[in-house]
Amino acid sequence: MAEADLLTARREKLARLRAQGIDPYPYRYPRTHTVGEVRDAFGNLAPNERSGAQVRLAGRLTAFRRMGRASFADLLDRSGKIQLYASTNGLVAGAYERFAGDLDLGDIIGVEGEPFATKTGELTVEVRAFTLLAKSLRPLPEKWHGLRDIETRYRQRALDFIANEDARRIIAGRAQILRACRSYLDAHGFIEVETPLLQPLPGGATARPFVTHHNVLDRDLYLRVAPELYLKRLLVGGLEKVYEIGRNFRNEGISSMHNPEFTSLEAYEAYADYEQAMDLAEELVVACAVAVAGTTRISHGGRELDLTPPWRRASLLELVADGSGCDVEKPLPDLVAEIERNGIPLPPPLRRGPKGKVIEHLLETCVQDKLWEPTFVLDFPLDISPLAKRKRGRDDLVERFELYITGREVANAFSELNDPDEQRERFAAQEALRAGGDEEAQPIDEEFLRDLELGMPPAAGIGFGFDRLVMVLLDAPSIREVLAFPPLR
RNA sequence: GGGUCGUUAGCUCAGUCGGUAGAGCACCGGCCUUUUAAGCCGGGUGUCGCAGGUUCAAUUCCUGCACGACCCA
Repeated sequence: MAEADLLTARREKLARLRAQGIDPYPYRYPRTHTVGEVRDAFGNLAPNERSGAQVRLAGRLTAFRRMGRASFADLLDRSGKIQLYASTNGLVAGAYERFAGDLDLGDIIGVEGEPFATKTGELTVEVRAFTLLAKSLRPLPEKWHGLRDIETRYRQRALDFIANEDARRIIAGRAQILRACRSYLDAHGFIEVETPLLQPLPGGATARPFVTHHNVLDRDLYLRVAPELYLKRLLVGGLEKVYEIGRNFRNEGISSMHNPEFTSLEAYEAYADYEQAMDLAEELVVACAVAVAGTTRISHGGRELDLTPPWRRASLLELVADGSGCDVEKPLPDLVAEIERNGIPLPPPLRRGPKGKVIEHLLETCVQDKLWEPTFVLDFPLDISPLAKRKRGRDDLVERFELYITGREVANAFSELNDPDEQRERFAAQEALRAGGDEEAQPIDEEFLRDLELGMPPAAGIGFGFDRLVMVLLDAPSIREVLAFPPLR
């Protein structure tokens, strides 16, 4: 039947119900149990055993097996599916005919009845009374294959959640991970704060911003690319341990790893350095894994992933040298020549530096994919790390690490630069890059510098790509899977 | 931005080496009181992504576009 006919048929049913005085959209239905609670309470009934109890459930009808004067159906709620059994014996006169005749797949109903086990042992609720709670006017996807088309899944996400249990699992798991992060940080003395999303200057990360306009102020504002500078100003203010979980916006393309609006978790701890940030990363990720999987040995992409600390710590320069076969200590022109001799593609804009970008490129192309188990990649070039503190004993490097898991960058952290004069020089170097056409270079932020001059305690800071962390922990192949409503063209 | 592949019924998919299309599920009618991809009988699914071109004839061949997937930048 064509779609228009399917819709017409449903609307005719709706009209018939209303003509009979049935409200197809009533107000409430008090439940005594969810499906999961019924399973917990009655799941051990033997075949043909009856519970003698009465429960009230509500959910969506996802399957119907009508056999004349008796029918089976499947009822789906947030916790799962359970089978319903209805017959002319169990319902008052005329009610069975309404159950089997008026209800459609997709309708939301409330049922009251007795849990029992069928002769095959399946836990089932024998319906004694039922109420239509919301008439569904559109057909559901096919019962066996379900909704598979990726584009339709993302464009009709509600339908996707009805049809695909795994889509629901990921959203629910994301919430558990979020809660685990907050619990861990709260328990360790961090306070959760909220800083501006609308910023007069977009700072704290190397990225192109979205621009918007404030009408009353008649000035442009930027959607933040990171909360970092504001959080550090809170350290200046004496808040000592702060974190923020929230949305950032970067004016970039969309891929399985990138969403223009993504969620970060940034945490800052005064009187600590990046060594403590590594400890925090290990403990936080373990807390999340335990919350969502009950273990630190999980499965990802059909492969085992062991998150048990301690994690590998490896120098960026050594990893890149091993992975690319290039001597990364050479001056930039010699390094570029060697990269080309080794046949590694290098985008032309990178050739003129800064050298740190070339090294970062080698990390992404020659090393990153091999970092399956959690790995702290340590000590980044200073020229691509304008907010990080110089590495003790190495003037061209900073105390910064990126955390890689399953070949993905999951977190970025450093010993925070708190020398205001050096910070000003770093900003100046960024301004020079910007003048040279680098739109991602970070602008000088005088208000941030003024606060730094008040004195910021030494501190460790870490920022997680929360969506990516969720991907790793919930075995999601694309960032779109961990977003309730992924971006569409 | 470039390359490759894809888009057919509400859903999942076949198919047409050019003659305007099929299956299963869903849906509609009938039978059926322990089914669970229930079963049996009967019924119709459609801008074959969009727009041009070639042709007697295009869903099929060609071009462009849209959207998507994967890879590269």
